[in-house]
Amino acid sequence: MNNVQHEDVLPEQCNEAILALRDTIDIWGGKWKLMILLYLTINSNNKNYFMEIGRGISGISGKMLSKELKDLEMNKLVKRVVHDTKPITVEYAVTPYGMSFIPVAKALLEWGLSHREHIKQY
Amino acid sequence: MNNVQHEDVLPEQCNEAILALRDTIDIWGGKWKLMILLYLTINSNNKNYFMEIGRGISGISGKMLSKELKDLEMNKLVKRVVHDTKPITVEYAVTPYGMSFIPVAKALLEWGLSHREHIKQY
DNA sequence: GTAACCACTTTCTTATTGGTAACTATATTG
DNA sequence: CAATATAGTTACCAATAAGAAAGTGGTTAC
Repeated sequence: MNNVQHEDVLPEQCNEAILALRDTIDIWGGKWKLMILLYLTINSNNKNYFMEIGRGISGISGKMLSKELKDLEMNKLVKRVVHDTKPITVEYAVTPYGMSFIPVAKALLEWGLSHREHIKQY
Repeated sequence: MNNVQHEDVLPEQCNEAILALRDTIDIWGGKWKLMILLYLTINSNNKNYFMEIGRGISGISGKMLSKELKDLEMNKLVKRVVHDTKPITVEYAVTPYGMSFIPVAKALLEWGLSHREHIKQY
């Protein structure tokens, strides 16, 4: 099979669904964005400074943290607040809009947890 | 900042959460798996043959469809049934276990839909 | 004045993903 | 016997994602 001709077999509703799914993937996809949301959410009682987040998320590089935070900020999911301290510190926090994704992230996480249980029993 | 030393700032529960999230991403990540789940779910009244799925999902190549279906089958999320017809046909269907992800996929989809509404109003 | 800390950015390189097109194998149709 | 259909596989290539390392610019501590 080479690239298949698409002849709108599916209802309009389905194309919309596909686009919506892709949007979500575009916004939250990649290796680190969900981890950052998780970290920021769990540590929301503390101030989340750039270096702190980097230390908290095992394996992430400065470049990726910077890039992913910028992407999230662009989509208004995270807000960036610069504090005029001695060496400046920059705080990141999940916006109310970003929080609208938390139940979805939780669902993903919980499916992962139950999957781990599932494969333990073969 | 170069690669940060990780000094378990987060509770054990959080590491588990991160692993679970990563599992889910590993299993359902990539460009096509969620689309395939969606397609198979919506069209579950019909028999889903290989070529049909290819025609139904706009833009997917035979190689990717084959690969993604194989991955999903390996994780017992989709089952593959060969029918001994004139030219053989192969039917794919979401397993009950695969169906356990449908509510999660729906949540992703619905967030995407509401996000489309959200950005329409700036 | 040099070392250290914060918050990045830049450059270079590697790894992963995904796409195109051709090919295999079997079977039917005209 | 050539064309078409099903269900893939294989080889090659381009694009993207991600990692490693070094550098920037400002401030402060010793």
